[in-house]
Amino acid sequence: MQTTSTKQKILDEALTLFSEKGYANVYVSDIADKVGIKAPSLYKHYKSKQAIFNAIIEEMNNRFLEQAKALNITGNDAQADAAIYKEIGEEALVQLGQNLFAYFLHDDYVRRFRKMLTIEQFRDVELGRIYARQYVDDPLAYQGMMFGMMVAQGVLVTDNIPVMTIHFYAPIYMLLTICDREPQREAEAMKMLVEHIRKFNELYGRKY
Amino acid sequence: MQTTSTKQKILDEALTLFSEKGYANVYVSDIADKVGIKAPSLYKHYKSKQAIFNAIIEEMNNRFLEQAKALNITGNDAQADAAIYKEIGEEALVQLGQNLFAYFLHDDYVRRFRKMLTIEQFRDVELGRIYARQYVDDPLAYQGMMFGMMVAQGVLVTDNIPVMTIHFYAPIYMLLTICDREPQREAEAMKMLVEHIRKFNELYGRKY
DNA sequence: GTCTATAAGAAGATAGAC
DNA sequence: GTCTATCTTCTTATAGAC
Repeated sequence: MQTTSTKQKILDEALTLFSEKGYANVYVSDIADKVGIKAPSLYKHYKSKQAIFNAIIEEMNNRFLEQAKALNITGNDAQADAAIYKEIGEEALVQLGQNLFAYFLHDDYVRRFRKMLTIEQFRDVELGRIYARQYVDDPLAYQGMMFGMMVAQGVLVTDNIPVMTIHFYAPIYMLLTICDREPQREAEAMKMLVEHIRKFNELYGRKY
Repeated sequence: MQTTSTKQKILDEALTLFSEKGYANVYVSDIADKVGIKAPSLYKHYKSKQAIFNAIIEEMNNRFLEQAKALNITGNDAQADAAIYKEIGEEALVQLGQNLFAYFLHDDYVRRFRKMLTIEQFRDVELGRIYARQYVDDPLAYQGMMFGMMVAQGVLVTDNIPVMTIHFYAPIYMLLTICDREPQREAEAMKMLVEHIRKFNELYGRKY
C-alpha cells in the first residue's frame, strides 16, 4: 500500500540527508521535498523530526540484531568453522577482508548510517555507544573470535590475539573512513587493503 | 588588552561548543554565555557566526603551518636523523608512539579541533580535505619518511613501506577515535597502544 | 565594548479543507 | 494522505543608548 511506501521513503530520504549534512542541518521541508510531498504531510507519518531520526536508529538496530543473530549461529558452530579456518590461505584471507570492506562500504544503508553516526556520535552518549559497538567493538570481537580459531588451528601464529585483531581491523577501519569522506579514493584504498592483508598474512601466517 | 582577550576567548569557547555539538547546534547566545557577555556584544568582535568558525579554521591552519615547518626542518636534516634512527630500539619506538598519541589526544586545541572536523567533514568538501590532510595523509607521509630512514638503516625490515606505515599508524588512529568518543577508555587504549607498538617492533624489527 | 530592545527570517509543527 | 494557510518559537543579526 501507498502508506507504508511513503513512510519508508521518508526514512530513506531522511537518512541520506542526515548522513550528508547532519541532523541539525536537515530541515523537515528538505526531507519532504525529496519524498515529493509537502512538509505538513510528513506529520501524518511521523509526529516530529526527532521521531524520524528515532525510527532510523530503531530500524538499524533491528538490522543489527538480525545480523548478530546470523553471525552467532556461525560463530557458535565451532566445529564447522574450525574446518573452514583450518585450510585458510592468503587468498581466502584477502577475500575475507575484501568482503568485509565491500559490505561496510557498498551496502548503501550501512554506509549512510555510519556517516550519520560519525556526525552525531559526540552529541549524544547513546549514539556514541552505538557507533563504538557497531564499528569498533563488535567487529573486533567477531574477528578476534575468528582469529582465535585460526590460531588454535595453527593457521596464524601470535601470543597476543587482541593486538593481532587490531592489526587486521584498524587499517580496514581507517581505509573505510577515508572512503566515506572521499569516495574517489576507493581504488587507492582497495589496493592498500589487499597489500595490507597480504602483508598481515606474511607477518602472522604459519612459517613453513 | 581586554579586546584581544575577549576575541580569543570567543574562539576558544566556540571551539569547545562546536567540538561537542557541531556548528549548527551551537547558538551565538551559547557562545556569548560561555564568554560571559550578551550575544549582540559578540558582533563587535566577529561579523557573524560563520566568521567565528572561519577564524577557528584559520587559526588551526596557522598552527598547522608552523608545525609542518618545524617537522620539515627535522625531516630534511637527514644526516642528524639517520643517526637518531640508527640506534632506535623497541623502547624508543614505544616512546615515539606514546608521544604522538599523547600529543594528538591531550593537546586540548588539537583534540577539540579534530572532534569538530569529525562532525563537519561531510558537510563541506574543504573541511573534509583538511581532516584528511591533518589526521590521515600528513601523519602517514611523515611517518613513512621516518620509517624509510629506519629501513635504510636496517633497523626495520620490509619490502612495503607504505603498508608498514599504515600498520603502525592505523591502530593509533583508531584508538584516538575511541578516546575522542569515550575518554574513559583512555587507559585501555594506552595499554593497547603499547602492546601494538611492541608487537609492531617484533614483526618488523631487525631479526638478530 | 557592552548592554537592551527589536527586527527579520527560518524552521518545526498544527488546523482544517479536500 | 496531501494540501494551503498559519502559528509559535527560535536564532541570527542590527540599532542605538551608555
